[in-house]
Formats: sequence, structure tokens, C-alpha cells
Amino acid sequence: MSRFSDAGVSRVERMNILPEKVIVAMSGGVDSSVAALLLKDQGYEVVGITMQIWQDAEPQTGACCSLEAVTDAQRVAWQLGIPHYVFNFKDEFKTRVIDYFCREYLRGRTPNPCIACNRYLKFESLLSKALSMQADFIATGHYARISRDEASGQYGLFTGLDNRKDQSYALYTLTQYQLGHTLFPLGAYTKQEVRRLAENAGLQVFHKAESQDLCFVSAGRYGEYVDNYAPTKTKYGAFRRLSGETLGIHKGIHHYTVGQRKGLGLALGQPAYVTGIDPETSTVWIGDNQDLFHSSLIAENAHFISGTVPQKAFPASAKIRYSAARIPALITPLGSNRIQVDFNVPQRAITPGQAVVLYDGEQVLGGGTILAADK
RNA sequence: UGGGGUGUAGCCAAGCGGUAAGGCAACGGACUUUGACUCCGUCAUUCGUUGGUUCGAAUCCAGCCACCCCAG
Repeated sequence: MSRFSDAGVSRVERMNILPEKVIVAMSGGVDSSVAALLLKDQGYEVVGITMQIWQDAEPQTGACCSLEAVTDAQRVAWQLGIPHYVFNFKDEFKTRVIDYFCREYLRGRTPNPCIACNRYLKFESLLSKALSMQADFIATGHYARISRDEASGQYGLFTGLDNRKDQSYALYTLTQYQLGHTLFPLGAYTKQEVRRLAENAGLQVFHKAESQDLCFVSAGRYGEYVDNYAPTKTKYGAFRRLSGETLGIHKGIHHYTVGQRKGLGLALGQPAYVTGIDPETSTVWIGDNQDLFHSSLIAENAHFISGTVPQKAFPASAKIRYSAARIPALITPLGSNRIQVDFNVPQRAITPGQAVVLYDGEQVLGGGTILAADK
């Protein structure tokens, strides 16, 4: 079975017009490889690009952008018969992702580097680069869908059809302009189907493990990463109960996040969780699981994909972390790009720095950065 | 150096003569394109110590050591 069967002849070629050009961000993984494969089969003029973002000579393995990624991506591109280039985005990655990442932790907040990487690296820097190369689109291996409403001309972002792999959460910052120049070829596929497509096409990456963990930090050592990044700004502090009782000494607020249980070293007889972080006093607040539930939050830097900021409260569903269910909520615009989200059901561990993403069914409406849990 | 009490894994703690529960923590794994959560698994050949009694002791007895409390 070969992907070179005539089943792949695209509508574009049949229509006998110049094929549209698309730049595919190839990480060397299964997903972006199949994205390129699908686009090629659909008749696009496909160019593969691997974004070089690692900082040192010690790139991580098993992450989305490691050094091995380049050779894997090259091999796939060669198999597909498409050009492949490696572009250096090291400096931008440093300022837009790593600096942000460390800065947020030092502020007692919990960053989401994947969202920042998507927003600035892929859909600003890479898109800009692609357009300068006369490309019509960029494409990635994200599990999400884009559609255009013919009547209004508006683009919509939707969840990936494979609910287990849906990555729309990390794409909520996209704009109409970006959506108009983006393709997500995997949006209608399941992970299983994607692996099968890769296997059938003879791509050796079909069995590669899922990428996970931070791509720029060794597994499980992000705390040390921040320590090294800003050795003079990290400092020890106290674990304290809401009652004021001091329970112990912690390694620095950047080692903790709201809802965290592991790594506290507090043997209290009951599981202990981080309920809050105060950067002013370097206090990490400790409580029980039940202390983590809140039904309301305030988010800042709200973004609406439609480009129109709602003026009055509206119902939607929302999720407060990547792997969470969408929960019915009432969204209230507060002005200054802030929104209030009131959930029907209390949510566990609403965490400052993380994103709250708003949905209408399967459509992503937008989102914001959580400032604080409320009530 | 009077009296009383307690000594079981990093912490808490069952056990009361029949061959070391449980919780917390820790560690490992699964899950996961962020941080987390969750789930699964591992974790005392040994019960402060030295002897004794017994077929058999963490469990009974004695000495010693440590800590705590109450007294003068």
C-alpha cells in the first residue's frame, strides 16, 4: 500500500490551477509528519520547516523540538519528496517563551509555555516567515479545526474531532488573520488514524512516543531551570496553613503551583495541597483538597477569536486547564480586556497564569489568562 | 540517680506470645504537547539496646540508654 496511489490527486490539481503553497512546521513527530503527508496528497506545494528553538548544545529528547527532531523531519520530508529547511528561532524562543516562563514563576504564577510558543513562535514568527516566502498558509500537526463561515467570511476555530487529543485549548489566542492563513490537516482525524496513515506511508516516525513535558527543560526539573535562570531572585520561604501555622520551609515559590501535592515533603497525616502562592512574602499556602474549589475567576488579556469583544454577559462553556472538561459558565466582560467567569460547578485549583478558554459547543470563542480565583 | 510515662520505617501510628496494619511523605511507572491532579506499584527479615523466660517475643522479665512529665 502506497500513499502514491492516484487516490491522492487533489481537487487543486484537477482544477488545473497553481497549487497553493503551505509551510508545514515539522517537529519530527508523527503528527506534523502526517500533516505534511496529507497536505502533499491534497495537492498543495508543501515545504517543511523545523523550528530550531533549543538554547544549548543539550537538546531534550522526547520533546516536540529536540535535535533528533531535525533528522527525523528531514527523513520524512525526503520520503514525501518535499523541501525541508531548519530555521533558527532561538532568540525569539528565548524572549517569548523562556523569559516569560521564568518571569511568571518568579511572580508566583504558573505559565503555559505551549500557548506562548504557539502564539508568538508559530503563528507570528513562523507565519510571517512563511508569508515572506510567498506561502499562502502555515500548517501544524495540531488537533483542531478551522472553518470559514461563507456568509460572514468569519473564520472559526473548533476542537479536534478526537476529543482525547483536542489541542484547541492551546490555540485560543489565534486571530482572524492567522486563522485565514493556517491549516490544521489533522483536525478531523483521530490519533489512531494518524499513526496508521504514517505507518501506511512508510514513515518510520509512526511509532514515536507522544511528545510531552517542557521541550526546553529536562524532565521534571523545571524548578532547577528557573533557579539557574535567575539565581539571585529565587529564595526560600515558608509553607503556611490558612490558619497561619507555619509547616516548614520550601525551596522557592517557583517550585510550586496551585493544587500541587507531590514534592511538598509535608507529612501531615492527610494529603496537603498548595492552595495559593504569595510572591511578596514568598509564602506557599497549604490546605486540604476541599480548599481548592472555587466557582469564579477573573482573567486578563482576554482575546476573542471573532475579533469582537462582547459587551454584555453571555453563557458559554469554559475550561481552566489543557486536560479538563468544558464546564458551563457565565462570562462577564469587565472592561480593560478582563472577564469574569462564573462556573455552574466549582472548579478545582484555578491557577493564576494558566489560561481559561471559552467555548460554544465545539467552537473556541477565545480565552484569557487567569488572574485570580474568586469566591 | 525521687516518682510516673514513652521508645515500631523520614513523620504519625496499629499491634498486647505465634511469626510487623494503615495514613502521610518519598521513590518508580501510567496518564499528559504547560505546571498540576489522578491512578498503579515499591517502601521495617525487623520493633531503643543487652541479656533472660519460651517450641516461638515487638509483645513477658531484668539491666542499660534516650526522651517526656510530675515532684522536691
